[in-house]
This record gives sequence, structure tokens and C-alpha cells, in this order.
Amino acid sequence: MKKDTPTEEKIKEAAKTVFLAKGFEGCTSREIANAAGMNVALVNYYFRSKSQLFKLIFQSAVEDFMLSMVHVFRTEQTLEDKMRYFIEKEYEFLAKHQELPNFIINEMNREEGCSIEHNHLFQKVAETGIFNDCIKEQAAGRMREISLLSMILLIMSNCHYPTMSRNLMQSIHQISEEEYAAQLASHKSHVTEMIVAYLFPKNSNNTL
Amino acid sequence: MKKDTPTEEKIKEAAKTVFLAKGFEGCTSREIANAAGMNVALVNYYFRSKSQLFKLIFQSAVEDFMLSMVHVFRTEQTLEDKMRYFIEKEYEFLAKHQELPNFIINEMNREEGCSIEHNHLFQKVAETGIFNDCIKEQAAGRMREISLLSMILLIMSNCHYPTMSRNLMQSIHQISEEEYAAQLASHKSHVTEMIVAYLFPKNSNNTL
DNA sequence: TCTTGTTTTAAACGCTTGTTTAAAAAACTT
DNA sequence: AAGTTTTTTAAACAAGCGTTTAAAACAAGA
Repeated sequence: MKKDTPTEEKIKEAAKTVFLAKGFEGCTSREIANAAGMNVALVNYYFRSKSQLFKLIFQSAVEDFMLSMVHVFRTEQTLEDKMRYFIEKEYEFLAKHQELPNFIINEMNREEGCSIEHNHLFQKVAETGIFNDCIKEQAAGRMREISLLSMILLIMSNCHYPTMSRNLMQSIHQISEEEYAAQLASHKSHVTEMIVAYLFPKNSNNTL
Repeated sequence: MKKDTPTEEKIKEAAKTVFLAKGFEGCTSREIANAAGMNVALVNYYFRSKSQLFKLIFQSAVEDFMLSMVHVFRTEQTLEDKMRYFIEKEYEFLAKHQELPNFIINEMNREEGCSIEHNHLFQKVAETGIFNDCIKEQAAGRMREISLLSMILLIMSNCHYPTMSRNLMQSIHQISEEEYAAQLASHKSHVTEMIVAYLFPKNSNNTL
């Protein structure tokens, strides 16, 4: 890995902050340059164009996102414990990177966003063997029959949406940032118990 | 309700389409005018400014959203059946208005978005008595103890996120629009059963 | 038919956008 | 120290932005 010049690094940092907060169309090149304490021309000197810089930031954002998953799935635990641990870590990660889910989903909805390649990253998640584990557990009757997509959706919905809808929820319920953070903490346990109970039904009178 | 002129109506329709697809910052006044087959100046003649027009569209979008809830909650059913019916209707509604959740959440995250008033709409949902019903059922021990915010989050997460992340999911799983729609249908039943099972535990060995 | 008021248009306004240029400043090399 | 390359700057570019203007087209009533 080639080390970036201090200037290059500063611009990247500023770009990440600004892009995450406002999206590609919601900010200007000059805004990024100012945030980095630099000239506008410098941004293009190092990164050629606004979209070029954006692609860089976007890809590293998706990477951060995926790698936080990979880390959890590499641990040695039962599948159920992995799920619990994953939700725990996901809430922890999202507390630090609040804008990330919205950012990724938004930019995937732009025309240009769809063209970017992510399969190699999803590949890395698959390499942890998590999906094979699920299929094995399902075959053994210890896990509910459910498509992988549905399983992923269940988990991501309940982890990401509460963060993404923060402003909406605060506005609707008229509560402060701190109150919402507290609510999120208790919501996390509901989510964990609900999902685990659904995916791994213990009482055998439940239909799998 | 004063009836709009045909021109005014056409511009509003075009604005709704364009704003929903691209967001406030993602489109231009001229784009809206063209979509309506009109001149740019006409947009401002009827709506004064781009932001004025946007506010109108945004508010009616939030209203659509809320009223689709109100309609369900007004029906006469047990709370559990209302929940099932609500999820059903929500998936149905979202299939027709795919961009809506993303649109609302996004624009709530803009500085100007937070300032808009929605409480009267949430008020309308509250007036259906749905929240009182929940509190009653919880007091009677027929429903799990859970904050209203958490309950709302559970339901909305599992209804909205699958729609919002459509492009992301299609890209990750490499599936077509149609395949995803089919997946959504089966996901809906998982979501319904999971949430109902969690909110209304039937086996009394579960802890409430 | 002329007048009055409304609706629509083409053109322009000043400003900001992303990007480029060409010169200045700084850092290296020999 | 002189020459060469890299980094930084201020200024400019054309294009596009939201908005305004002033005149044209239209409608309706007298």
C-alpha cells in the first residue's frame, strides 16, 4: 500500500466527511476543498474530478461496511451466537458511522451508482462460510427454512433502518438525540431476541 | 378544496415524479418544467420557487404515507389482525410507491427538511386509537412489553428497508427486478410471522 | 371591437458549478 | 547554487443553475 501525501490524505478525509453528510449532489468541490483547508484546484490535481474522488470514497465506505461483517463471521461460535454478536457489533458500528447506510443506499439509487462493482466484497463475506453454515443448520432442522436473501434482509432491516430513520423518528416522537440513542439500545435487544427466536425456534411445536 | 388549473396540476405531477426519483438536489427546475411539457418560468409563475414547490410535494408525500396507515388502523379487528393487515397493506402500498420511504428519509436528513412540521399527521395516526389499544393489550398481558417507538421501528424497519435497499440487494445478489419482487412477497410472510410471534407470544412459557 | 386581466413565452439576469490554465512557490537533484 | 520537477495558487473558463423580466398570446366582458 503506497502511502498518500499529507495533502492527498487531508482531502480524502474531508471528502469522506462531506460526501457522507450531504451525498454527491448535495455538496460542491469547493466545499470539500475548504473543509480540507485547500484550494479547489488541488482536489482535481490529486483526484482528477469530483466523481473520481467520490467513487474512491464510496468504494471505501462499502468496504468498511462489508469488512465489519467479515470480522464477526470469522469468529468461532455457534451460528446463533454469531447472529447475536453480529447484531451487537452492527449497532456498535452504526453508532459510530450513522450516515453510512443512508449514504450507500442513496448512491446505489443514482444512475452512476449502480454501475460500481461490489461483488468481490460480497464474495469476502461468503468466504467466511456463514452462508454454508446457515444451509447446514437448515438441513439439520436447527434453523428455519428461509432464503439467504430473506435472512440478510431481516438482519439488515432491523439494524440499519433504526439508524437511517433517526431524524424522522426524532421528529415524529419529539425526542432528543440522546433519548433516541437510549431507545436504540433497548431496541437492539428486542431485535436480537425477535430474530434469534424466529430463525432458531426452540419449542418444537413451532413449524419449521 | 380549490381545483387547480390543468397547467398547475401537470407541473405538480411532473414535480412529484422527478423529485421522488432524484430528490431535491438531484434535479433542476428545467427538468421538472420539461417533464411537464412547460416553460421554466411557468413553474415559478405558479409556485414561486423550486423549494416552495418541493415543500408542497414533500408534504403531500408524507401525507399519503401517513394516511395509508390511518386507513388500516381504522378497521375493526383484533390488534394482532390489524398488525397482519397493516404489514400486508404496507407492502402493497410500497410496491406502488417504491421511492417514497427513501425520499422521505433523505429529505428529513437535509437541513431544511427537519424544519417541516408533521406532528398533525402523526396526530391523525394516534387518533385511530392504535396506540391506546397497544397499551391496553400490554396491560392485559396479551402483548409484549415494548415501547411504542420500538414497536413502530420493528414494523417500519421490516416493511420499508426491503424496498429502500432494492438496488443494493439486486446488485449484491445479482438478481432481476422481477426476482426481487418475488423474493419480497415471500419475505413479507416471514416478517409478518416474526413480528406477530414476537409481539403476541402465544406459548405462556415465554417471558413477557 | 376594444379593453382588461390572465397565462405563456423567450430571453436575460447574476451566481455557482466543475474543471482548466498558467504562473508562483516549494522541494529535490546534481 | 542552478536547474528540474513537484506542489500550490489565483484566476479564468464555459455551462448550468434558480429566478426575473418584459413582451406576446390568450381569454372574457363591455
